[in-house]
Amino acid sequence: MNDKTTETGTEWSLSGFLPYQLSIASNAVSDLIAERYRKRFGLKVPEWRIMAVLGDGTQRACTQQALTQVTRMDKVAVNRACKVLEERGLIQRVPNEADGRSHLLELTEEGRSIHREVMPLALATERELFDGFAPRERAQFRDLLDRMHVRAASLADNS
Amino acid sequence: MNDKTTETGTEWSLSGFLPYQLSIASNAVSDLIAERYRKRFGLKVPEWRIMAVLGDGTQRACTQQALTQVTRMDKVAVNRACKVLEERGLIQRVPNEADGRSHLLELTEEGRSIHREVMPLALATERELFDGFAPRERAQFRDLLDRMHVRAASLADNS
DNA sequence: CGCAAGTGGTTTCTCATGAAACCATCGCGA
DNA sequence: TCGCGATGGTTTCATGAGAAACCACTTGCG
Repeated sequence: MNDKTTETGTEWSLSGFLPYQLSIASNAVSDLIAERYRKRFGLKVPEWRIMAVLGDGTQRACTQQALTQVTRMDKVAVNRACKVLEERGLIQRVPNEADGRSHLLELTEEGRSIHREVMPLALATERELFDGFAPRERAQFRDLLDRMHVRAASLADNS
Repeated sequence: MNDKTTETGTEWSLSGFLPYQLSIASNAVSDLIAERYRKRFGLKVPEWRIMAVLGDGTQRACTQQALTQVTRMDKVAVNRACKVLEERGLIQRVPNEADGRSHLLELTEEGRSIHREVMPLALATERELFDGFAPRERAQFRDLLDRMHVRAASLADNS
């Protein structure tokens, strides 16, 4: 907030260090999201993500395995989120005829009804966050983030 | 909303959701950093941050309290990091004459010697991450991150 | 068939993080 | 000087995430 540590050329400050800035921004945003979802729906982020994917037209019913791929969450995280959502009656597991080890997950009626509110909140939040950013900046921000992600991943591989 | 054909064009995907992109990028970067510091110095991120600040010319010796402000880390995190660093002999606590509750922390000789390697690694990593980014993009990225941080914080306040 | 290896899912364990409780000391006012 | 609230620091507790062990079922091969 008061980063008045005037960068005197030689001076190094943590607040000007990219990974730090990235982490600060990311935490601020995800705290905001988490708080909003918690307050309005009692949903945690992983749970919300599952809802979002399951409610998305393309993924009518899918296995946990599929969810881990789409959301890039750990399979344990996916499992836990699904368990909670099932207990709350927002999703249901139907037997998977093709493979007895897994179940197919889909939103219940109540789940769909919540989903109809969940998505607008997500979109509204995104819009609010981007308020004050020019359209070009928004696109550029996404682009930079993606490139940074790719870059970091590739550096992690060969080191 | 779930009319499969109409949705497919304007389809919503988690991977295009800003908070998600942000979190992915941030995690990728901090994982990279964490891994590098772990491998070369056996330092965790909070520990590394403390070292960075203490070794910085301006902050010869300071209290934990001062460190929490500069690093924006939790005071518990600061304390734990200091404890570890002290046990490893990288920093030492000298009595604070001005206030008997706290100690003044400073790098030991060994700590300074590590610090001389720590900082170059940080800077090199930052440079590598930014490889492929035009100078303008780098500045813009920082700017966008800061603005997003401020924006998210302000939304969190009044909601 | 029937066993071995692989895979989806679940549980358990470990560790990191932050909140809250706690202790010691300071500093101010009676 | 005494007492009491505030503050630096430490410890304890609760929560969350990931790793690894584990179980159930499937698949492929003898």
